[in-house]
Amino acid sequence: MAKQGAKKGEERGGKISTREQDYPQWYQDVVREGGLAEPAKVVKGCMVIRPHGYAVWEKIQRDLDARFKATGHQNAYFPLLVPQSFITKEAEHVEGFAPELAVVTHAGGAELEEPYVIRPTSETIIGHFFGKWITSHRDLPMLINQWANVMRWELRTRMFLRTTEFLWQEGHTAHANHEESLEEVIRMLHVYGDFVEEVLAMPVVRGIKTQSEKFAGALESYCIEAFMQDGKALQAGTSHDLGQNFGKAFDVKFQNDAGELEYVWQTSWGVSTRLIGGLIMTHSDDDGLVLPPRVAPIHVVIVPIFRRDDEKARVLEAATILKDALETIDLGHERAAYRDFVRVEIDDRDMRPGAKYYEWERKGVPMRIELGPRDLDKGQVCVKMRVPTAAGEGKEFLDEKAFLDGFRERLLTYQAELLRMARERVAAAQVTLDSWEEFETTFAGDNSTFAWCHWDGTAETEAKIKELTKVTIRCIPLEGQGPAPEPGKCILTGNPSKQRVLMAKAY
RNA sequence: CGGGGCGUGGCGCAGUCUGGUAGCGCGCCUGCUUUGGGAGCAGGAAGCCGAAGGUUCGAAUCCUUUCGCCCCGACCA
Repeated sequence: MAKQGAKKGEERGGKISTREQDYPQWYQDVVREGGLAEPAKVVKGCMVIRPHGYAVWEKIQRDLDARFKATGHQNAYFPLLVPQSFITKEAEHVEGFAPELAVVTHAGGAELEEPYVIRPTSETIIGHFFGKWITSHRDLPMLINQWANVMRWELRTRMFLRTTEFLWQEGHTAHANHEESLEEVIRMLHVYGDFVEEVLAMPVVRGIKTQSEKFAGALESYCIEAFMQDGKALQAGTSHDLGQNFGKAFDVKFQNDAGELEYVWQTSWGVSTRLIGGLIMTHSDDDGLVLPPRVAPIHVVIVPIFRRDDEKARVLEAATILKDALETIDLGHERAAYRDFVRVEIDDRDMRPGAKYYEWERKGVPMRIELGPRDLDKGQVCVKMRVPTAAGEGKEFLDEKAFLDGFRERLLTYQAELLRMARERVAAAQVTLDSWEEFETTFAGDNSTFAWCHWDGTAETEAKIKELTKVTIRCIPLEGQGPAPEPGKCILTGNPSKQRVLMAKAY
């Protein structure tokens, strides 16, 4: 099919499909046009995270890292390569990860005596070192976090949501008893839930995975599940109660205060660059990326407007003064462990202003300021927010002083509005279902939404539902995270159920 | 692993059926004019057509082999 290219009057620049037309294509387009990432192509299933995308990850890291430190964790780093034999020590763990391992068999020009696997996660190697480090109850709790890359040879990949290699953090902790380790599991689940809602403005449901959906090797997996605009669910973070499984597999024992040897109780928890995928599918629209201010690498872009060189000099000078004023503003929380200064970009490239507007909109920058001679004469600024909200819509012409005074409030309102609107989307879309007919209609074809349904608690029923409809049980909600528990009948079998669970198709 | 698609200037593609000087759009470079919602004109640079064999006077095009990537399923943060 011959392509005419952009005709006069047609859209220029990268094309973004609408969500209506082709949702997966829209997602890919937003990632590309937002300058976040591109498929590596030369390396199967991997992506290149471009500077704008990596800057978002850095903001995620900065905030999470502060939260981990505030809850007593320390960062450490363990090897990328794990002896193959380690993986096989925990029975369920092997079974879960064996199919997706990349294995290093040769190095230094010779075949290795024992192959190494490239870590798909680090429970095993960290378990090994915990075994060396922990001997007494005085060594506990051991609270470690690692920022790292991991590799899982997935058969089907999508940028950010599932790539062969991805970046994440993995927390690994060891405790003297189950009560304490479970407390840690729940604590970190809430650290994730709070972070995702406060910083990414992404509403989530906190819950427990079913036995068939839990982490390979865990007793229980807790999770946060996010609602994507196509109705699918995204597991945005997990916190695992590992019990003594890895303690036993790696012989991590300590002497308790009665002098007896016991195995430690461990936890692990992680979030990954997948969060960026969730961020995109929570807020972005047909014009491209939308970033909440707390994760936006650039908060404000100033587009100078001028005709002649003398105007240009005058406008750029004023833009620089405005930028300096804005960049003294700290968006951070009162008690935050870091300062979150406003970042402003002056776009003085030799392009038409209109072209710049579209470009920065595709990149999700929360606020644009147009600054021209007319504004300088009147002492005003022209402001436009990326998404119309209670924080402003359309072009607003504001007195510069008033604008500066209200700036911080405006961005924080915008942040809050993005969360509110995302919550409204979930509230409007979610359904409570009581009959299998309704269920089949709701999930017909590619359709999905958050459905609260009764389930008889058996793995057989869960598997049957998945087989029939591709719908999975996303989680059993924690208290207050779903409808109040009340007895009912299983959506499929009609057998007794204690409470409704969250069902949806998932990424 | 099953099904589908695609490898041709930086990007997106046409050309392949029917072999004959490698093309188009965008982007890029230079200049002038422009600049409050995707600029216009003029000039210019840039490609051993994924790789290897073969057929032919002649191959992007035909034949064989091969490599890679993407999309759709099964597996999964």
